[in-house]
Amino acid sequence: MDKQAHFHKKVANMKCQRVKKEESFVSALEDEAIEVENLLAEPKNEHVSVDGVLSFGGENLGKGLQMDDFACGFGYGLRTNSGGLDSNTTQEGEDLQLEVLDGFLDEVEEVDDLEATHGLSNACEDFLLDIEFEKVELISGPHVGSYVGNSSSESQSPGLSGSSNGAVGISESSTVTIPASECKNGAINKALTCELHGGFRSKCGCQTPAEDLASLELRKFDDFDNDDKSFLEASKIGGVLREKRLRKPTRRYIEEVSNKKPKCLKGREKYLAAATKDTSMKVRSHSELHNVRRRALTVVHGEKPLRVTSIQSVSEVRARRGRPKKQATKQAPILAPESDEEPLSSDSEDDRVTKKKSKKHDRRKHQRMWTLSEVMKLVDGISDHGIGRWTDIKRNLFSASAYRTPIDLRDKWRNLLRASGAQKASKKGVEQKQEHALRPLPTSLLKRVRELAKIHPYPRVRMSKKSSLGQVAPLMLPGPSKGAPSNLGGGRTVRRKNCT
DNA sequence: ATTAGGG
DNA sequence: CCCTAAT
Repeated sequence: MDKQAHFHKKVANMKCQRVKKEESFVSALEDEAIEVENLLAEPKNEHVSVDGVLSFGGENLGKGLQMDDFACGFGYGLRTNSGGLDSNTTQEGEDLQLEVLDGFLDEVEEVDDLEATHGLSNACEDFLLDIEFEKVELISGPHVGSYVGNSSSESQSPGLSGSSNGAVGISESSTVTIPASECKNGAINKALTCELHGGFRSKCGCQTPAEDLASLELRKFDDFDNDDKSFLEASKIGGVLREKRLRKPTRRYIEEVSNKKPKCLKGREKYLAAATKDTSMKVRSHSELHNVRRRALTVVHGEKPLRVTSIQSVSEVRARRGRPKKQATKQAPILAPESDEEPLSSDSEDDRVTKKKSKKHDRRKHQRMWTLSEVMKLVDGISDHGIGRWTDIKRNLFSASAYRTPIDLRDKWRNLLRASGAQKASKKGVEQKQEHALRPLPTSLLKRVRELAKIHPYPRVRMSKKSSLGQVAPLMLPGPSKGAPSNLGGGRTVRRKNCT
């Protein structure tokens, strides 16, 4: 039990810190999003701790799950707060802690971060789910509600207990309160929290998304035995994690972070991105998890109109990825962009998920699969506008889609050419791999691509391929002759622009 | 601001 | 996809 006391203390410290941070956080927001990095890094810690607490606190497994969702959302909020000040970590006053707690709760409500929180929650859902799942299993095995019961739910927060039970229906404020109180009361919970925090704390400095694992591990340990051993383990993990974290910052990432204008939004976005990444690694498989996630989303929605905004932003972020699109960014209907294409429209989220699932390793930042319709459109556009006019094509055909920058179009075209075997493939008898290509392109499409390819060779290697259909002009040299004779063997008429 | 080319 | 150089 000595340990418990110790943990308790730690918890208290944490709480104080948290509260304080919140205040500062607000100011920070006003000033600028400078803290973003911190936020990113910290949030998880908070989140984790909360999660753990919740799970423990939850008497019923089912409840635990629900709570998790909430925890996630609220956790983010906390984290956001924490971002503000890292410096003043320790405070001895437990009393203080209590007061702070209360104040904290109130503040939480006020905090405008709620929106952000929700958005974040959405992003991290997967992660939470995963954690949750494991946790549940663990809990079910050994002892579940024993300590939970003792962990006084009432504590200082008023009406929290009730809300806590009704996980789903709770408002964010209540949610926050609950975890806090429980955490404080429950010795075990506390211990866990402390451990987590301690571990994470050290790495707080840098922002890293790899904490999911850590959190999981930690929780596991906690469940099994809340002894020194667990503590040690936790610490260890924390250390490991920290190392991981350090190497994180990518150029783009930094860029985003450093971006000036939308503080909250920006942070949100970034956070989201990070969360997404993590998620990809995790992979949520169980239907249960899915359900939970769904529910969480729903809740968010119902809770406040504001949520919608956050969600939107999320979608937007995903859609437009890092790149700033002129029109899209401006005011384009965030959801609209995707809907432009039939296949895409059906599943905005789904699409994203699929993508993630398919490639666990975050290859590039993010990439969107090209749908058939998109490709067709692209080909049409090329036919209509000519090869070089990527921006025009983009405007005419892909204006609706926020992603797909002109260069993307060009790249895609390049890829298409390669795939169609127009380039140099024809030279050899080898048909290349278009056949067994991952995404079978419809023959018709391929044909068109080929045609176009003949017409205007993208890469400067135009000489080699004319052989197959090269009719009139062996080489399309720049000059007066070039304008008219675009129609090659294919009946299709393609009008190309003369480049002066 | 766009485009081409390479990674 | 992302980045850089050239226009």
